[in-house]
Amino acid sequence: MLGVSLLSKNVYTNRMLLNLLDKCKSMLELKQLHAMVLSFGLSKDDLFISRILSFSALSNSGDIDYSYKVFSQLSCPRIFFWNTIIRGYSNSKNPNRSISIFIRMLRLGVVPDYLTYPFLVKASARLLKQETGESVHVHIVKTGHGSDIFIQNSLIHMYASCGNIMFARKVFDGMQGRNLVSWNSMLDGFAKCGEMVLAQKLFELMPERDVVSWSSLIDGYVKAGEYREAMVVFDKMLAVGPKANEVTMVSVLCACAHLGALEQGRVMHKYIVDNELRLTLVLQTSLVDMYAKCGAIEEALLVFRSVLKSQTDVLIWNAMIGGLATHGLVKESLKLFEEMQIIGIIPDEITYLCLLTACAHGGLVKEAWYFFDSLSKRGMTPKIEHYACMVDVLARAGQLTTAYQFICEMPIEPTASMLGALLSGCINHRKLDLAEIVGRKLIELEPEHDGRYIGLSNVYAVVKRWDDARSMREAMERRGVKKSPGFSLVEISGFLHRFIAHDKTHPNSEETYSMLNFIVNQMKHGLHQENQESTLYDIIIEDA
DNA sequence: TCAACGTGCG
Repeated sequence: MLGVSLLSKNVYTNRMLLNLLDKCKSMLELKQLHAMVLSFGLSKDDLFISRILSFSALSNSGDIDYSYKVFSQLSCPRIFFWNTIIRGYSNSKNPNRSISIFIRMLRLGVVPDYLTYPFLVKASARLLKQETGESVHVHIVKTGHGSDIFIQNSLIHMYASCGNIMFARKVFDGMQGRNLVSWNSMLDGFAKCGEMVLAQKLFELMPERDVVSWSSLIDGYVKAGEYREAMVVFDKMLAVGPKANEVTMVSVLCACAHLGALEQGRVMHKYIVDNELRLTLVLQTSLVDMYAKCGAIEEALLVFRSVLKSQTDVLIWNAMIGGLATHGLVKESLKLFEEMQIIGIIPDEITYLCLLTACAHGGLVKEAWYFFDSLSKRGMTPKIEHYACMVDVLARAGQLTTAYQFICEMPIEPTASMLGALLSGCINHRKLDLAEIVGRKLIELEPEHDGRYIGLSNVYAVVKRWDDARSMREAMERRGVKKSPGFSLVEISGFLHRFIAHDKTHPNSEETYSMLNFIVNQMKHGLHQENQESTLYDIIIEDA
């Protein structure tokens, strides 16, 4: 690049400059080339301006605000330049800038073309603002671009992202010709809105399916909490569909994580390696999360440590810190937090939630207060989850009055699960006067929830107020609250087994129950006298 | 002088 700087301005230097601009890799390089363009008096030459604008607006290592500065100096930018800037902002952190530039464009009397609209629709989709999307839609129809397939496809996506599946469907149904992307956008729309029956139906109706179709369906099941169904679809994809890509694997690993299916998770890891899928940071984070949630902390650490320090971000640190925390590896978790700060990763709200979880598991009340306070000191607002975690810390540590006071002074309404944490703290620490107050509040808050009656009934059982305990159960039945059976999942040799209380349908049911009886007997003999009644009560009536 | 620029899955 420096070799040309002394040459006089001629055809050869122009061509070389263009070549260099095409090969540009970083903003630093671009700025140097831009300086040369200016010094050669080429600042009005579209060929050069378009390359400078495009790189800074669209490249991964670009800088959209720099692009905008260059753009603002143009006296009468051609439509291509407007589109480049709008496109750049639609992919940026501020998609609303696309909209404001669009409005300015209209005020100046510049007419958008068929290429302007997909970026504007995308910006509205990313903003999750249906009103904005709708007014863009009005412009599209007014300017006669309503039947452009690219624009229609992005409209489907926009309406679905904003949660309006009806409008998305209206666009889809009104299309004269549909391509694969149209079907995929509609499919993903149903999946995004949790309409899995419709998604499945559409999937079966599709004239063709690619990796995006399969991934959308799988991710829909994952988002709907139907992890087993997600795995079934994935298996089918391996059998009859296209090869999975890294996007597919992120969803599938998420399903394994929720199922606690370690063996299947390992198979997925092997699939990624065998098929040479790109190990993106997102995918590595999913692997860490899967291993951690399945209890394979060593394997989680192995993946985590394989990530280069230069290519890391806060998400993967959160996954690892949180994984250690939930496994009770509290010291390791906090140590990792120190390490993270040393290499300059800025913690976010989730990091603090993980740290508070660690404190809850380790009984670290002082540290929890410290983390809770630093959250606000770093300019973040504690969310309901942070308050809930703090209540959990205090309740587990037996600081029940403080916990109750904390709840009363919070700027947000307490959730039932928060009071639930306080209630079990009260029961465990025999703070039974408070337990009764909290237990009653919980029933008021969630009269349809079976666990809330059981919770208060457990309180009465501890103080041997058997009549009150029974009356709670009767109140539950009187109000027609159904007890929803809790279940456990256990993975053995790659197979998942589901157990429901009193379930005798499992082939190994007999062995399971004899082992359970053995354990219960052992516990009966091993328990301290003072805790005996309530713990037994909890074993028999599942814990709320 | 002209064209360059567009849609869907984490």
